[in-house]
Amino acid sequence: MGRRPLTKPRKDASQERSRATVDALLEATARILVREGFDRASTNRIADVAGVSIGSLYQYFPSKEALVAAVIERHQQDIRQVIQGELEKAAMLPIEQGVRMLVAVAVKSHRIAPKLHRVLAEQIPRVGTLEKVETFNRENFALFRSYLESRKSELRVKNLELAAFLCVTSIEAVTHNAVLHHTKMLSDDMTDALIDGAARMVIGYLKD
Amino acid sequence: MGRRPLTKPRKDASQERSRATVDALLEATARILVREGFDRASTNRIADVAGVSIGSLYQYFPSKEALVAAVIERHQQDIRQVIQGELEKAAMLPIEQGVRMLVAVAVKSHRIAPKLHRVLAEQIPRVGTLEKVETFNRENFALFRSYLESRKSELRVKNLELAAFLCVTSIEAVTHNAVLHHTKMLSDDMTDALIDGAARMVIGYLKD
DNA sequence: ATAGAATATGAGCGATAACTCGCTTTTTAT
DNA sequence: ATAAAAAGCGAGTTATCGCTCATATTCTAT
Repeated sequence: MGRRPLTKPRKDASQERSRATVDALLEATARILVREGFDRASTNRIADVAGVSIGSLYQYFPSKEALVAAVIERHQQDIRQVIQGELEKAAMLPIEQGVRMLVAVAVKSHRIAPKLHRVLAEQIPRVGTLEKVETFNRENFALFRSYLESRKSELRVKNLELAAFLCVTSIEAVTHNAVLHHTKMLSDDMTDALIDGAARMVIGYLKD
Repeated sequence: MGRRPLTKPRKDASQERSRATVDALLEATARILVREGFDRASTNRIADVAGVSIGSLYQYFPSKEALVAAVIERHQQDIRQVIQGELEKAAMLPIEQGVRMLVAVAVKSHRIAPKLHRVLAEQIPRVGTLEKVETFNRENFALFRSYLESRKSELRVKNLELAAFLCVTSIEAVTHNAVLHHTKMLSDDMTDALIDGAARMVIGYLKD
């Protein structure tokens, strides 16, 4: 009886064994996405690499999209964890040091899993899953905006909405491109120069 | 006799009729990409919308990839045409006015075919022939770098490579995001404020 | 007028992908 | 020990997609 939804919904893993299965699936998905790209990441292949049957995959994820979405969620969670702490410290500092710290954190967050980050940013979009990325960006935008609000007296700029847009967009793009497309260019002191440059640019715009 | 390559290579359209076919295919591809996205843009569907048989499609394009690449090429050519003229004018102006002009041109170029531009940027897999987008960015980077070189005496910054990277990446990201993700935000005077802000940010970094 | 070149056609092939379902094995609880 | 619930299995279904090829139609040049 009571066994209506077999592959349809996503069962919550209640036993130890099943939690391991879910984990293996997420891990395998990330690996294949990085090594072969989204198009070659078939569910059959993912199940295979995870050492799990295709049937089991659909016990926990109702669709390929849901599986990829879970991988994204997990990666974003990892990033949040790195950012969180330093963000609170930066919030209490004046613009000069605060912004510099935020740029440094942006670089750091892109270095957690660069290959995966790149695949998620470049190949996943296509459908509703894309919205997760935009939502994440909006979070950062809101955080930075309220930081500017709290430091309003130090600023030259009037339109904080516009200022936040310019700063967040620029910092994100610069760190993203530097880490993911110009890795060679990024020796340690080159990274320092990059952080310094980006920070100067943004600070100059906000203050002088 | 001499009839080896039938669908394999891409015949050059020599007659009027075939040129029209090629054009219809490019047009249909762009339309479907915009309206349905890359994944739903099957070659059969494209041929159908173009009012052409699937066989004809493969007379002129050896693969789906080649077809999409042609659409990208065409769009980039449209952009180049808009940029070209103003770029030469900007090259002769001092940083202050030159950069402002470049930002304005960046916005303008994103408005040629925003929907298509977005699909090309977000959904087209960046592998093989389709990495054309990155090549295009490199062109812009090189152009801006040589512009900085010619105005070196006006600049505070020393590392022109780094400076060019920061400026081009920021301007591109800001204009791209503003036009493609925040269309509502962009009334006419809001656009002016955006251009002014971005220009100030970059100029401030380069000079003061 | 006509031959041959250029262009157009579309049924169908082969490959691959997402996903299902009937069944077996393992775990938990009594 | 045992029954029921949870977890796992994988051959097979269904669907779509990129692409081919044998054939038909139209154009060009003589």
